[in-house]
Amino acid sequence: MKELQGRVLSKNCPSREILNHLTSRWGVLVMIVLLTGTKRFSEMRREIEGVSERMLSETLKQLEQDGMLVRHSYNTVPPHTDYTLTAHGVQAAEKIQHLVDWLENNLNDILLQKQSA
Amino acid sequence: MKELQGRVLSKNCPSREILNHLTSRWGVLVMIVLLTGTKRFSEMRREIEGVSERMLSETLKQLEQDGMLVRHSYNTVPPHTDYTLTAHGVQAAEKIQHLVDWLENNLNDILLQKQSA
DNA sequence: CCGCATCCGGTGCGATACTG
DNA sequence: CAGTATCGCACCGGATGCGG
Repeated sequence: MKELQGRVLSKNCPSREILNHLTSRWGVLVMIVLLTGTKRFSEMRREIEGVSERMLSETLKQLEQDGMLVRHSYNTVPPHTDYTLTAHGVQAAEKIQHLVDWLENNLNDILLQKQSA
Repeated sequence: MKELQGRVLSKNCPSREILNHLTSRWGVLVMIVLLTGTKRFSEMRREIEGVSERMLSETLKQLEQDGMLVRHSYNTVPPHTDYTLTAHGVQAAEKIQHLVDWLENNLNDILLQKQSA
């Protein structure tokens, strides 16, 4: 039996792909924004500064396929679509939020050390 | 005073760049591999399946500049260079490891739900 | 031989314009 | 409002070179 510890290190393990989606440039930010509650497309686009429509759309699609969030589209005019984390999504997002919290709390320290490097 | 919660959401906050390095495709894997101890370049290249020399080199350089790891080069023939996490690096890597642990523990569940989607 | 710089071809990203 | 289509450019990855 292969050691299980390093599955994401294996090129072909499906965990690699899911991890890449979760930790992608915009995936990370989508997850922590959705951790604060259900959001609409344009709402997220405004909150996540710098994301293009294309990449937000693509990122949401990936995370939906991975079962991290659900898309709910109302048949109204004008259209209304919103996104909500699943149970799995909440758990993953919390882990990501911990990393972000740590980073923001230690940012000054880190930047100071960068300075002196 | 601007709400501090959303700093990584701001386009120009330096935390955004550091977060991108930490959560980059290869940055994540470099961090969790180094969490198991000091490693040589070629050692990491073998452990992280699929990484190119170029990207490993670049990723290590970024993380070094962010103060997450230190590079030690011995003037020997053949050359010998190794990489070790800093105190900050260990803390960040632990947060990343938590996410990876969660993912690997729930992978079957997640894949099953993907199936039925 | 190992660690890395350089060069080059393909992929993926972002800006813009457009549709239901 | 919530996306999709298109296109040009940047960046990634593989191959190669080379200094130590």
